[in-house]
Amino acid sequence: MEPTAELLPQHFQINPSLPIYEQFVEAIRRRIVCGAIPPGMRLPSVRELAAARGVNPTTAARTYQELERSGLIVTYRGQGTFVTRDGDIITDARRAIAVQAVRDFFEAAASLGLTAEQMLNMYREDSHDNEA
Amino acid sequence: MEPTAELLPQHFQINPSLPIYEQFVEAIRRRIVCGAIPPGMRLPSVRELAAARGVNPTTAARTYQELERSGLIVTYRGQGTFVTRDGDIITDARRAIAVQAVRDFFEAAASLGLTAEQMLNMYREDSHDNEA
Amino acid sequence: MEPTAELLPQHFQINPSLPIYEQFVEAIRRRIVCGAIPPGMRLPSVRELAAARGVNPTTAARTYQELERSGLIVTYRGQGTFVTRDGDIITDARRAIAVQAVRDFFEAAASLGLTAEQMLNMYREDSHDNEA
Amino acid sequence: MEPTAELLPQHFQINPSLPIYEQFVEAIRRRIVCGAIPPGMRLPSVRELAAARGVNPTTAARTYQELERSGLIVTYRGQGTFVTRDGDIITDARRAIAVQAVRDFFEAAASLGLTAEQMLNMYREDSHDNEA
DNA sequence: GTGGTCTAGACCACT
DNA sequence: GTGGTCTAGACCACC
Repeated sequence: MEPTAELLPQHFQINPSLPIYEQFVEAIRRRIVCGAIPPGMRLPSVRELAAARGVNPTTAARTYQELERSGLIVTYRGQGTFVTRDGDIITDARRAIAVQAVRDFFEAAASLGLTAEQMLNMYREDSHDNEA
Repeated sequence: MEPTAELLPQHFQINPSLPIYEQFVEAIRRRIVCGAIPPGMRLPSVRELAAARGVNPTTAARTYQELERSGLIVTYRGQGTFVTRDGDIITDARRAIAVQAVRDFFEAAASLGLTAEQMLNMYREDSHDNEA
Repeated sequence: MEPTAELLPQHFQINPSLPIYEQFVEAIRRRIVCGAIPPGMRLPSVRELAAARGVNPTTAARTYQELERSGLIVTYRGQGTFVTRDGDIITDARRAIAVQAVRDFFEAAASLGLTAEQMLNMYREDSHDNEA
Repeated sequence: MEPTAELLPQHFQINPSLPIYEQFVEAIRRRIVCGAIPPGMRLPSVRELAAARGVNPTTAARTYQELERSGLIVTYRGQGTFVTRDGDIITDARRAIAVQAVRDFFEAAASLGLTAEQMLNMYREDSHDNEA
């Protein structure tokens, strides 16, 4: 049996007040698109993931279902689940996350009537205050 | 009866897949911290808000309760609800939103292994593609 | 017209989230039982109280009604409202407030499984922390 | 299903003139901070609490929501609600209740122009009278 | 008029 | 099973 990926960072903490499967999907998606889990790598089984993180197996299964829907992972029946080897899918996903993050940032600025520049200044002031 | 604030932007659309009261809270919070609804201004009554947006009065009431808990609005028994006159609370809320937005942005970049600069470039390319 | 009592301490602040008339009743009751407003003293009229504190006259009226029910004040039609001259009523009210306060304190201690002594220690530690 | 805590004292009586959910919150908070319900213990489900006390499930839910906001309990989606395992939160809550009780007591004494000692004497006299 | 609370019952997402 | 939300409609206290 081939080695499987370290799916989630070891320090990964579940926030019980949000859907667990969503937190898993989001974290794994980012691990894939940033290259931490390379194309073709085998993922742990649903049962392994569930046991490793102490969650219900159905929660782990749903995590993989969502990732499979987006095409980032592929399941070969009887063999296991693997990161897609289709580079375009990964690139597109990376771009989508980046674009959405920028869009959210600009939207927040606009709703406050601030420029991105002013937002960053507030952030720096705040960080500075908390250090001091 | 004193005039009341135009609470939400006219184009405001309810997203049925998220809690209504949370969407209201978030939108009103931003209207207050950006100054669109000034300190001391009276807000429409619970029943007015409910009627204007076609939701149940208890949903509107919950919206105001949440905002009151954060201190941005104050309820005067039997008279109505008003934006706080405490400028510090408003300033703090504005700062908190801005700081969180910047933090989210940086965190997204880090999780993708990108710099903020690279994120912005992806955004610009994407916008350019969609225009073309 | 005889002078009227300074009904409430000048620094008295209305908490809008509690019934105003209750806050007035409680504050005036204590002013009477501690002797700050002596027996027989004339109280300001309902309208004066309402104007002085910026509240609805019906709120001021209800304040007096409640105090009259307890016997601490008496209204002579056409002449005004006065603190009772019946010393027993005042003494009883003072005792009732004191007894209730002690009872509340002991009850709080019991519900925490603490002795009064331990409660006071926590209080002193806390005050000390906040000074330091 | 794991056992759940005996949430409220058996003799607990609802006072119909105060909000039910507030009475529940206050009583449960004290059960937690005095250790009667230990950290990590599962609480009865919203529906169980509602049935046991004859109130609407939404009233029970509101009780838990309030306690969760203060951090004393934590909700695990789909699994139930549990007392926090964060000892600091519990300790802080206990201290806050104790400090507030002492403060209320001193404030009552001050408003009557009495010392704490005199208050206690009045209480003892009163108890003695009622026994006799 | 105002907001606050409670009930009843439905629907939903998550585990 | 769990809690979360929404609706509908009632009642109440306060101003």
